Amino acid sequence: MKRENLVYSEEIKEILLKKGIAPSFQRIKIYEYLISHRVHPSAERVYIDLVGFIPTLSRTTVHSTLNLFADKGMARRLFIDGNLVRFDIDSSDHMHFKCTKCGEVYDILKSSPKVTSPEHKVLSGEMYLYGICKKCKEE
Amino acid sequence: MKRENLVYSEEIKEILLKKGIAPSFQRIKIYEYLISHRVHPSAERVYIDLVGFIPTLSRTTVHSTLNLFADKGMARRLFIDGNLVRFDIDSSDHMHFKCTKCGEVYDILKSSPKVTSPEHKVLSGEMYLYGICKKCKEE
DNA sequence: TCCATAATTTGTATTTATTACAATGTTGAA
DNA sequence: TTCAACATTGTAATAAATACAAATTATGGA
Repeated sequence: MKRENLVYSEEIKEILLKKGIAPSFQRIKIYEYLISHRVHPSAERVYIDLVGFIPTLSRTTVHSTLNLFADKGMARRLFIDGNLVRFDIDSSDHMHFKCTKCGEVYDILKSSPKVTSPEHKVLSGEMYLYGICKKCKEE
Repeated sequence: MKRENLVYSEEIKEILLKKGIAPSFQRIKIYEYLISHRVHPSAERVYIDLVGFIPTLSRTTVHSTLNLFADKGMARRLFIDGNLVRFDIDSSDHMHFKCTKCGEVYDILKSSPKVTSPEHKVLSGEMYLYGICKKCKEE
C-alpha cells in the first residue's frame, strides 16, 4: 500500500476513535471510500466497489457500518431516491439535487432553509431538488 | 351505500375522466380513500384499509393506481420515510413534517422554498422536516 | 505469552416494498 | 352482439435492508 494511503488511514483512525468507534479495517476502508467518492452512494454501491479490495467483505458489514456512521452523526442518510438510502459523509448543512435524466445526485452548497412550525417542534430539515443536471443539459 | 357516497363517487369520476383515467370502481375507491384519509398513506396502508370493503382488491392494483395518480400529477410521492413511498393527494405546494417519535407525517402549509442552481436546471423541490409533533410534545 | 471475554464480521435467512407478467375479467365502440 | 382494448388479479421475482447466530478478530489481565 502506498504511503499516502497509510497516512490517510491513520487520520481516519483518529476520527473514528474520537467518535468512540473502534477503527477496524473494514470501517476505515468504508470511511475512506465515502470521503474519496462523493457520489452519495447506496450501501450496495459501497459494497460492490469495495469487495474487490476486501474479498471477504459482507453486505451486512457495509450496512451496519453506514448506519453506525449515520447514528454517530458522521454521515447523513439521503432519501432523495425513494426505495434506497444513500449516504453522504459530508454532514454539513447543504442541499441535494437529483438529475431525473441520469439519476446522479449532486450537492447544492447552500444551507437548507430554516423552517419552523407553530405546532410542532422542528429539529431538522432536508431539501431535495429535482431537474436536469449540467451534463445532461449540454447533450 | 349511502347517497352521499354515490354523489362523492360521481364527482371523483369526473375528476378521473378529466385526467384521461378510466374511472373504474377500484380507482374511484382509492381516490376517495386518499381524499378522506389525509395521513400520507403508503400503498400497504391503502390496501389494508380498503381490502375490507373490496375483498378482491389486490396490492398490484393499489400500487399501479397510486403510481398512475402520481404520474398524472394528481398525487405526490413522499420519500420522507426512506424505504417506503407515501402518497399525498394534495399536490399543492406545501411541506411535510415527520415526527421521529410517533412516525406520523403532517402537512406544513407553507410553500416550499424556491431554490435555483447556477449549474443545474432545477424543476422541482421538496422540503422534509423532522422533529417532535404537537401530540408527542404534550405527553 | 496465553487465555478469556468482548467486539466485529460474516453468511444465511427473513422481512418488506415494489414491480413483472401472464391470466382473467370488464367495458365500450363498431 | 362481438371483439379489442383496458383493468384487475395473483403469483413470482426483484431489491433493499435487517435479524441472528456462528466464526473470526481484537483486547486486556494474569
